[in-house]
Amino acid sequence: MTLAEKAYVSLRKDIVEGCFAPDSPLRLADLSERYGMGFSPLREALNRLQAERLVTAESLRGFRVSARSLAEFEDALHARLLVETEALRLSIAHGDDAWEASVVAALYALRRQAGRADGDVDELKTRHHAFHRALLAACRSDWLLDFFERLYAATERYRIPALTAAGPQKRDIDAEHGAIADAVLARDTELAEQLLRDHYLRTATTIRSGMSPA
Amino acid sequence: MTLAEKAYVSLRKDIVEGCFAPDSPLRLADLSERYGMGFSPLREALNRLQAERLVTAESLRGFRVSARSLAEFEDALHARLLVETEALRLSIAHGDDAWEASVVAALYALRRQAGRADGDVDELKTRHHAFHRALLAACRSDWLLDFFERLYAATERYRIPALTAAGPQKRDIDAEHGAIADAVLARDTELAEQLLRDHYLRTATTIRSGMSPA
DNA sequence: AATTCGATAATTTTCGAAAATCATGGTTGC
DNA sequence: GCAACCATGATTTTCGAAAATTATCGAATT
Repeated sequence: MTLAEKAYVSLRKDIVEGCFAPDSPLRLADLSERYGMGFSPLREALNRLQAERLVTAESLRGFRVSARSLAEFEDALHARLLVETEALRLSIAHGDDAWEASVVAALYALRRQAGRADGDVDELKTRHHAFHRALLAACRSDWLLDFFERLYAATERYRIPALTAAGPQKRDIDAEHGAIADAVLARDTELAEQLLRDHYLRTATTIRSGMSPA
Repeated sequence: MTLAEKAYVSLRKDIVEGCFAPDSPLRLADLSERYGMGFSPLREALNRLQAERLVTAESLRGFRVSARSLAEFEDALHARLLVETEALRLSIAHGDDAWEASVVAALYALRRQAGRADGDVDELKTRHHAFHRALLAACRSDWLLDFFERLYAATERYRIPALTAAGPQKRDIDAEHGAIADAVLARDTELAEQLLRDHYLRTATTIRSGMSPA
């Protein structure tokens, strides 16, 4: 793996996880020290992230972490529902036994991690992502999967602060995931789509309540 | 505008227009001579294009123009229908007088150019793109507009060879554009969506017939 | 004849410095 | 007092060369 790729992975992770404040400038000298590399690989990574809308660039004024706003979150959520319901529909239509098995496995792994008291939050997030990706993986559309990844990263930036703030978590998220998996395995397209939609809308409500309507 | 931005614009245009053969390697020495700049701005542009799926990269083996295949075209077309019908619906719902005017203007400009005998094909393509963007511009979703631009570029790579091959062009594309604009201005969402869908499906048929099913 | 090996060439990747541009703070003139 | 202006420092952008890796070609070997 080249330095530029490492820079891309590290920067992306740190931005999505909120290590840099939204809208804060990403100065090359700082990044160079933080990640222990020269300017070239960092600039390449920043250009890729710019194309993914995680960072913004202004000519001769460098890069910044993309700003967050309630409007952008609502937009990303709406796009996500559009893309993921379609991808889920296709996945249910095309998925074979191996796909079903991978969904079961991803759900199992997610529950296993969620059940641990000594929660490694990082691993939990990875498995949550993996479960949602497994649901769509059989859709046979590289474009829809690409959009899913983009939107997942974009919304993750909003979800994480809401999770750590973790108010009165009345929801049984585990049950929601289970119900989606059941509907998927039963090939009940309509139900699965409805459950997925509700799942996201509930998450959205949680996040909205924790955000100032900037 | 910085050199890296110029490199991005030039490279993107040349790739979309097919100046480089699909799957051909993009060697830095060649690009450096072609565009008259050093490696740094070129690599930055290539990284952005990689994030847009117009070029692929392999570690230590450089960049290539993305390969084309019938499967990828079908995928992009399907994603396009999903994204654009939704964006069109939203645009009709939210668009104001200024938006209507911009649609009329874009259609007028497109027809004006299409009517010229001394066709500047480049300008025609620009206006065609502008018309389709104008239809969606009022959707108030940056994400959907972003996806539209991505998918437009991806499918343009297939459309252009089909156009220059220009077999028996039985379609009256001008009439199709006019009908879409009429439906949009009449705020007839269902009809507009149907016409847009038909428009793309017809284009797809033309392209399919001109492509070997690789 | 086919294959492995090694040397050479070609190419990508990375760095460090130079060039270009932007931001800051103090100074001058009104 | 205050705005315009210029020097200075900070930052981005670009280049050219060095480092690292891959591809190529021919000779030696089986």
